[in-house]
This record gives sequence, structure tokens and C-alpha cells, in this order.
Amino acid sequence: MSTGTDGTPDGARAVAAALVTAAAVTAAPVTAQDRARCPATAVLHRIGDRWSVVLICLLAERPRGYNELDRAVADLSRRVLTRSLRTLEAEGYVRRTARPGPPYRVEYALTGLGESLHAAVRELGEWAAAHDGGPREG
Amino acid sequence: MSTGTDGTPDGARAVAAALVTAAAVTAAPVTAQDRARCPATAVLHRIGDRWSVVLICLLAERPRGYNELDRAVADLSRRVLTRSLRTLEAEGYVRRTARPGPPYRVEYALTGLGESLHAAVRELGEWAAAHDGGPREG
DNA sequence: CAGTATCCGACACGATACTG
DNA sequence: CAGTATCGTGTCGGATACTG
Repeated sequence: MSTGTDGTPDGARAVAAALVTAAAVTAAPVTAQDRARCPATAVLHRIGDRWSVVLICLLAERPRGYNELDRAVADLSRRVLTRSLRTLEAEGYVRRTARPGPPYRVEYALTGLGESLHAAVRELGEWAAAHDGGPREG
Repeated sequence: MSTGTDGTPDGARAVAAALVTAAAVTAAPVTAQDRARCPATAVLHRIGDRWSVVLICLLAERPRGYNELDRAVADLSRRVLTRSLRTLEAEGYVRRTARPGPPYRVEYALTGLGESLHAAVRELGEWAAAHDGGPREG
């Protein structure tokens, strides 16, 4: 494994460098600010919420309209659907395209970044599937 | 890419199969139950919470005691620290070893599954670092 | 050292009704 | 079709004090 100028493993720095640097590399405790500064934090927070990953998976298939998404996901209120889409858009994962009407039409689609995230999440999903109910070794 | 018996891409099934199967593969909407049944959901929920990943990173370095962890992470209440560790233990990522005292001593360490998760999360962290502030296309 | 007990605020999410 | 407004609820997380 390669190392940085300070001898810290480069691999570790990706998630740890900003998330855990202080404590992992030095003796200083990790603060909430350290965590906030880590690029991984936003991503983890996003994929950790209830419906974002589902929406990303749906949009990975093909672009969809608002009501189409609403129908595609039961148990998801319009309020939350709207907010989730807005957040995904703000973070660059989803592109919203409005075509003035009538007939009025809005389309949601993944951006390149969104597709990239989808691939990354799928990797994690495969890990989860592989270890589901499997290893219970101490 | 290989396909399942129904023509669904195997890769997609890992995260999508249980998370989005219904809507992605058929026309039926995704329900909260579909989501709950997906093996990825628990993992996403775990790494999505505020401190679990930080704890995993710290324990990936070396096993630590309770107060040691408490000191290593500022802005983390003992109440939450305890609950996070209990959850990580219940899900098989962390092993708790108590040595009766005095002097009393409890040690927390990653299990094999925990180390595996740490590696998976680090991959995601590298993805996040690579795309941080980068692509604003689309 | 390794926790528990109690209280409280912030936020995510759900239900329902209404709008351009 | 594509949203917003309002309200209520549950869970997460923080502060503080106490215990074996």
C-alpha cells in the first residue's frame, strides 16, 4: 500500500483522513467539525436516508416524471418525495428538467455523478447481500 | 453482464433486487416492506448514522476501551456511544470483551465482518473524496 | 473504568388538504 | 401533471447526573 508524505496509508485517508484524522493519526479527539469536513459524511448521510437510494435506483433505470415516481414508490409522501428530489438535485446527483406546457412536464434523471453514485452504492449492496445472514463469527 | 432466470441483471439485483425489485423489474410500486427486506437497507442505515463509521474507523486501528473511545470522540455523549456500540455489536460488526476485575476492563474490537465493512466503507469514502467538489456537470 | 437514568430539542417522515 | 401548506409523530442525538 502506498503512503502519503506523513506515512499515513493513502487508502485510509480517503474516509479516515477527514473523518477520523485527528484521532486516527494524532492523539487529538475527533470532533463534530472533523466529521462535517469529511467528504464521505455528506454521501453517507444521503444514502442513509429513507428513500434517496430507492429513487436513485429507479432513476438509474430511466428518467421519470414526478407523479410517475410517486406511483413507483408506495409509502412515500409527496412532501418527502419533493424534498428528497430537491436534495438530490442540490447535491448534483439528479437533474430536473421542466418543459413548459401545456401539457406541463417535468423530468427527473440521474446526472453522471448520480450514475457514479448508483454504481458505488450497488457495490455496497452486493457486499451487504454477500454477508447477509452469513458470517456470525465473533 | 450475466442475468438471472427472469433476465434481470445479476449485478443490479444485489441492491435493487430487494430494494427496488418490485418497481424496477415489474410494474408494482416499491413498498416500505420491500425496502425493509433488502439486506442493503440495514447497512445503509448503520453507516448513515452519526457516529458508527467513526467508531468503526477508530476500532479498525486497534481495539479500545469504553472511556478510551469516549475520549477519542468529542461531541459524542456516553448515552449515544453506548447505544452505538450495542447496535454495532448486535449486528455483528463489533465484539465486546469484558474482563472481570478489579481492575475492571472492557475491550471493543472489530469482528471479521466489521473489518470487511470498514473496507467497504473506505471504498465509498474514496469515491466521495474523488468526486468532492469535482464534477458539477449535468 | 464502564456504564445507566432522565429529560429535552432537532429533524425526518407520514397523512391530509389545497394550488398553479 | 407537479407540486405546496399544515400538522402530528417517532427516532436520533445531546446535556446532565448518578451507579457498580
